[in-house]
Amino acid sequence: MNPGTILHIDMNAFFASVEQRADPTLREKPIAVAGSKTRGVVLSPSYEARAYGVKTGMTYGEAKKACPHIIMVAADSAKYSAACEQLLGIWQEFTPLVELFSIDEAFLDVTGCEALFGDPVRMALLIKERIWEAMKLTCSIGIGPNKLLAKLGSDMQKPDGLVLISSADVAGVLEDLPVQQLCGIGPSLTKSLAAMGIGTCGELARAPLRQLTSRFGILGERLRDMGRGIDDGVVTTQQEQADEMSRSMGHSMTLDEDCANVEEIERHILQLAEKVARRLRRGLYSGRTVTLTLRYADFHTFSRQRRLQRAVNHGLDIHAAAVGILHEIPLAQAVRLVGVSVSSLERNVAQMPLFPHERRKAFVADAMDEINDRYGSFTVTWGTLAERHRHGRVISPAWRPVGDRQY
DNA sequence: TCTGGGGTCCTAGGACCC
DNA sequence: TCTGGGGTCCTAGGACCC
Repeated sequence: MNPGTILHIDMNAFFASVEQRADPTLREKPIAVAGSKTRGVVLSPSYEARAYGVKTGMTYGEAKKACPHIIMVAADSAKYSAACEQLLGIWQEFTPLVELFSIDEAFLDVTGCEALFGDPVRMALLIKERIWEAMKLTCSIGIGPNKLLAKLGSDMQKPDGLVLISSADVAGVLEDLPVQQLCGIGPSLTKSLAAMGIGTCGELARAPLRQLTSRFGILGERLRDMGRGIDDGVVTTQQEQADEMSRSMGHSMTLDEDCANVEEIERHILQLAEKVARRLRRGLYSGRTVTLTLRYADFHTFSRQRRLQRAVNHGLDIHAAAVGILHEIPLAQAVRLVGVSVSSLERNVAQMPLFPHERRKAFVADAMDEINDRYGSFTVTWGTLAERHRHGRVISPAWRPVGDRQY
């Protein structure tokens, strides 16, 4: 059987490039897209900023230190989603087999497309050209016989790269390649492998399987395959992904200031629970397990979960479970981050709840969803949250509707 | 002007049951 | 008359990706 041909497309400095495209005064300048909150990190530095050593994940302070005249731009996720949608459209001109790997990356299975667009390199050049014409954005493209190698290829040349790893090249490319260059081998695995005397993919490929499985369990075989450039993962389209059930849905937020006040934490939990609940309902999901995650001021992070009698998708139910968990935790420190997530998901069969009080709750939730969808998040919300707004302290600036709020 | 937010998968241990 | 053994469910945490 002939091997397939996979393209991995990685948009270069995506958020920053989208912002530079939208605002000409930012072009060719060192900018960094950052979360809008006071305590955040750099999400995407422009290439001009990278030249000064600014990297993703740096704090604002670190970025300023590396590049004093850097321009900080608040992240605007609507803008990036729109750009991502436009990109998807372009990619689908070439093949229907497109897998969005993240907001700025995709795998394309172009096996058998030669007749239409020429060989894979020619096709990659066409795609780059189309993206540049339509959006004035550059990308790096890796071409390989599978997703692992395509992804590796797109990482090898940035920005505006194009790297082909053909089946014949695989052993040569991997022989001296550090294992951490592979997608799926992070800092922890790198360290464990180094302790076994394995630093390169070549060494990983030659390691005895027995040694790998005794140390890593079922991951062992997968690791050896990775060292050999073997990956049988398939490209999964949007539709196929949509047909699959999500495993969990959650939201978390770092507070503007560390907080030791339990009642205040409860209000943050309510806000998060409402967000999660709306997404669950929108996807026709409900879930049986509620997890509360806390991060202390010293960054120690832990979670507690609770399995419920029945699956829920209403903010107040999720809030009640999460607050129940909170009350069982003796807070050892002020809290820096609060997270609420729901798992053990089920797909709801749309039906009217049996009991009147359940029906009322469903009705209220539907009405709130409808209004919030139309006028923006938290236009209508629960009294305890409205109280927060009246006192003027914004829980999270990101979710503030632009116009006047109506209660 | 210290360290974001959204996920998935895997493991290990305990409770519980037969 | 010391501590079988398998299976499932549940919880907590960690690794990894962007």
